[in-house]
Amino acid sequence: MLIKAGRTERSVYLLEKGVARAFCHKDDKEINFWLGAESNILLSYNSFFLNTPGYENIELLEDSVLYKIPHTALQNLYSTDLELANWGRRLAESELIKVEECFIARQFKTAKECYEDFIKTSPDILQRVQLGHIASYLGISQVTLSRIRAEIR
Amino acid sequence: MLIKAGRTERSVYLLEKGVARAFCHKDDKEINFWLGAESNILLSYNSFFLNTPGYENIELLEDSVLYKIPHTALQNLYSTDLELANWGRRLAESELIKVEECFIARQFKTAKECYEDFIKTSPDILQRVQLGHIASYLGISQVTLSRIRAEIR
DNA sequence: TTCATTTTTTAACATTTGTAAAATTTTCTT
DNA sequence: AAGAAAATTTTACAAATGTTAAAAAATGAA
Repeated sequence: MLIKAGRTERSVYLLEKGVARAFCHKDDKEINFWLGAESNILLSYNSFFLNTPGYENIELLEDSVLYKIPHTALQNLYSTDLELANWGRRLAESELIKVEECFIARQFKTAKECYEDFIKTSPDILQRVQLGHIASYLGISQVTLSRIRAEIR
Repeated sequence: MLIKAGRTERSVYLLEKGVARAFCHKDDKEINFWLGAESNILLSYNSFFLNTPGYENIELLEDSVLYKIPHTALQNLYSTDLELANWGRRLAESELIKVEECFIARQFKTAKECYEDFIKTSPDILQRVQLGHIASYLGISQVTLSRIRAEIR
């Protein structure tokens, strides 16, 4: 477990090697809302940006290599360096586009289409992560995912 | 229609007065993915940030008052003014948190819970916008929304 | 007010997805 | 290789949501 809900997170991590998931708790269940592998940045948006306790958990699903960037270091750079402030802006903007795309896709597409997209965009993660995690990320039950996989096969 | 899909958008708008929706096309249908009223910023993330044709449409649902900010002006400010670059960064970061929350909520919650949240957070919009638009925004059919409303009443 | 139009709700039925449990397959350990 | 454990798929049934069409209610214009 890299980041735990309820704590104020004081670091960002760059995932050099490994696979990770971000999840929340719903009642007694866990729900994944993000999956990613190498070269992704790991942080609780909510906790890191607002500097308050977050509701997000991030777990590494493989032995991993990470770089850790302290919150204070980054904030200092932002407030003194124009280039870096704009780097941070563009980073947030590009993440924003990605999340919005995910949000829209979920509204648009059937579970089957979402899974087919996932296969195309993240075939490596499909191999490295349990199907239960993928089903949770796609917002469907594992049974439904199995049905889709049987249908496509 | 303020912003149309397929065009590269060269402005951001601040909504001083009015209600707007952002939507995409799915086959022959329209799907809303955003609803907002006064004091919101209107832009196609995709088109404005990447300076490429976007897939998003933004329509004003009432007579409105807007302030228009040209892309070039904002980019110039970002690249010369540290304060503004950080303002832009924080803006993107806070939008990012909001969209992520929406995304997670959709995964977590039943249609009924989503509607109840909507009533709490945006009671004004509920009064000003047709239920068909709200159903589309909530990712459900208008029939389902009617059923939920009947159940709550 | 009255009539026409639009919006919302209801009804009936089909489809999708979820849940729980069993069966099967895969993986891991010894 | 054999057995145990974990992961995945399948089955059967229940619940939720979608679609189409009709009914009711609300809105707007003359």
